[in-house]
Amino acid sequence: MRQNHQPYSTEILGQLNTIVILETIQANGSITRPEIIRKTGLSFSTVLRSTEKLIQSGLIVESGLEASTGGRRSTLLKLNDDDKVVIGIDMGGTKILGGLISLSGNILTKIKVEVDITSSQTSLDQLFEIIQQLIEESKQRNLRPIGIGVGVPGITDSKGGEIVYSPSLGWEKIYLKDMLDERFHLPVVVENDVNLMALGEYGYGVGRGVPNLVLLAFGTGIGSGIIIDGRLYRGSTFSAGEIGHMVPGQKFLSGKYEHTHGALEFMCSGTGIAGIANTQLREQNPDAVAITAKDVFESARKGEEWAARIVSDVVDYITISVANTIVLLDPEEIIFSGGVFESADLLLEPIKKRLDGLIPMHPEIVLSDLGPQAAIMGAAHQVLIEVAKNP
Amino acid sequence: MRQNHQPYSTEILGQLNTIVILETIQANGSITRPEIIRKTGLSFSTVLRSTEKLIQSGLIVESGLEASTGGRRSTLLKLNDDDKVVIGIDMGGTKILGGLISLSGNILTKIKVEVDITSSQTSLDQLFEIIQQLIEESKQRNLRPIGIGVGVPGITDSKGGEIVYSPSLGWEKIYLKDMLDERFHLPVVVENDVNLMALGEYGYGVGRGVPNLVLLAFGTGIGSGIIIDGRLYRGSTFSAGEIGHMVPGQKFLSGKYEHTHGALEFMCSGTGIAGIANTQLREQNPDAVAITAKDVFESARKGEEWAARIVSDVVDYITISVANTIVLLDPEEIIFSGGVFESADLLLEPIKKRLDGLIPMHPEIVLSDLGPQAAIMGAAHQVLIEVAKNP
DNA sequence: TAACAATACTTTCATTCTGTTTGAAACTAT
DNA sequence: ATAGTTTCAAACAGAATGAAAGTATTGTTA
Repeated sequence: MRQNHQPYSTEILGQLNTIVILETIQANGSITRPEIIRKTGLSFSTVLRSTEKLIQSGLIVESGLEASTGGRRSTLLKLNDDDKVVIGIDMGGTKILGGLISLSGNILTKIKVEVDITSSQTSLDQLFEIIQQLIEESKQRNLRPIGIGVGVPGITDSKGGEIVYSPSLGWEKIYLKDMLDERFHLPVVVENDVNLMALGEYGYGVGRGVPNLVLLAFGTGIGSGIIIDGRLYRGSTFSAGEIGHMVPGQKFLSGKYEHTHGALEFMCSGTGIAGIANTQLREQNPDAVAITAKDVFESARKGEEWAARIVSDVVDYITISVANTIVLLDPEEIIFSGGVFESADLLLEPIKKRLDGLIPMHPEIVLSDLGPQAAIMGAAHQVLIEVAKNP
Repeated sequence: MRQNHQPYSTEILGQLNTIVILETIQANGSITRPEIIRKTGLSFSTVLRSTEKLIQSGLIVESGLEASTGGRRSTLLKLNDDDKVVIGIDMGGTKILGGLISLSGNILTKIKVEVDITSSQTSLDQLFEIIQQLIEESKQRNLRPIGIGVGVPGITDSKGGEIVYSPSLGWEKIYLKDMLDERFHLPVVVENDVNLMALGEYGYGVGRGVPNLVLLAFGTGIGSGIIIDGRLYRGSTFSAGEIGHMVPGQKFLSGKYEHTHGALEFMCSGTGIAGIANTQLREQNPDAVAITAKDVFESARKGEEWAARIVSDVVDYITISVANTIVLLDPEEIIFSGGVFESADLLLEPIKKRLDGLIPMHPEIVLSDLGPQAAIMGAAHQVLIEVAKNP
């Protein structure tokens, strides 16, 4: 028999309520204690004590007084934007994006480098190097990093801080949290990159304060991040939301996608779209120059028939994947993200139109707010939460 | 701004741990306190106090002593099967199934009647009548009902106890919990029927103690029940798991399924399968007698080509829906259920075969244990949990 | 301008959890 | 018979919540 639930103690009780309060402050930007009471249902004592702790640990600050509502004026609380930052890293398949992010979600510095995937060690060294740079940068600016958050494409055991398997980085069984802990002596969060994107939108973006949302990322690869009740849903083997492997029709059943990136990814990812286009073009002209997904969309905009057909198929398959996601999870909001949605002008409205009348649920369907920065901002959010647990 | 989370108090802290303990007892049938400690990670005093309360309220009983492991023999604890029962009702589209279920999941009495859907009042009256009968039956047997659980096909707000919309019963905005509370003065649980089936398998069936599972029900209609971390996942509008509306391919995009039962349901439900078969048969012979899904499977078993084709399609579409479910939710276990799976001999292995190599996750895929009784047993489970919260 | 009402904050206290410690009881092995 | 192990029971401290009473600040009104 497996263990079903975690045991609950007064300690984690306090942590949970602290998070509730912190997220309320984050979602509202600036808020008074009485308002927190009304929104959370907690008692004044609890709110007072919790905010006191958060102030003491420097995560939030008092910021002036609210106008009176008939009596004594209440003090406004907001996230500390003066001297605390999070170090957020997005390990992409091709690029590493690092940044210093203030607690309220402002990116203060960015560093971007090409990944060197010669070996797992080279990319790890790059990661360490970037973190070191960001720490120094924060020192120069008189900022104190409260923690490090790293997003990795692949399967991550965020509890154990292990990268289980990341094919694009060539990482396998890398105990990244331990490594970073030891080296930098800061709280560390390790998480799947798309999961972090979802958290970023939840904390600072278009999903701010929406407790049930799904972010669908169509980029070089395809993935999704699922937030249920304000927490990441990771599944039983940390593989939830791997929608690249969705099967969007009968004809995909004969394919063996287990060890590739999946049927949907084959049709709708950036690489997939380019691949389909190039195959078609080469059929007509064996010496055709290879094009990218972006080129396909550009041609479609110019009204070229072959490209419009491909885009129409892409719209179809994305619609199928969104519909299936909505039907299964019934989220409040769907967020589209990733490089493919840089061509949202050709995608969003057609998708919405195809969904119209197709399924009975009608969640908000929106575009990502944070774009390529979503992951490092998600890192900021998650580190903030993690630090708030033990201030 | 919406409220994100519930506030946590010591009271619900106790409730949560009590549930953890109760489910551990339920999942193991018969277990000692030290064993509970090992499985849950809770302290001895917590387990002791909690079990004391559960014993006092009569939900569990001590049942003899375990063999010694070197010292004092420990007492075995199990669910009270002697004098406590749950009244479980499954309001089907055509039949009502009611039963007295002992806390350990034995069905002591069953009542089955055809639903009278003349009006919403007639079926409600039938429900009241059956509950009344079961209460009297329990009196005769010297049993005490601890609560009433009702499963309804449709959208139910289980927190408010409201039937939001049940087309097959013609119910809309029925505050069933309040009605039953007032009439019978017992704790009441109102829940979607497929959700209850999932809970039944989780508590007493093939999913016993598996905290992350999905039950897929292919019957007259199609639905699914999602259990995450041992709790039902209901979605933001109580519509999670409505997989009848899954879109299993490009050709379904032109259909307007919003106000019907959905694209997948059109292909794979009992009614859907029969409909497809009858349409085909009538094309060949306009006077063909209408057949049922069961007939189709029977013909396929006899090797009739036309039926085998239909069944193969059904296998395809079920495979697609399962694959998409797995990919999105990454559960530990998938449970197939419903009338269509009475022909599991033609379905299960082919489905598994088609899944082989298709996706990278490999959850257990099994058949329902409890069959048509799953829902009322789920009712028993949920009522048990609900009562344990406030013994 | 002073009294009053309303609201926000502070402090104190009782309650309800958890987990630890200590000791008694029950059992096995030597 | 003795020693050691394990379970069970009770007492206690720690942490968190929420309620209540008191203080501070602000706006209103006579």
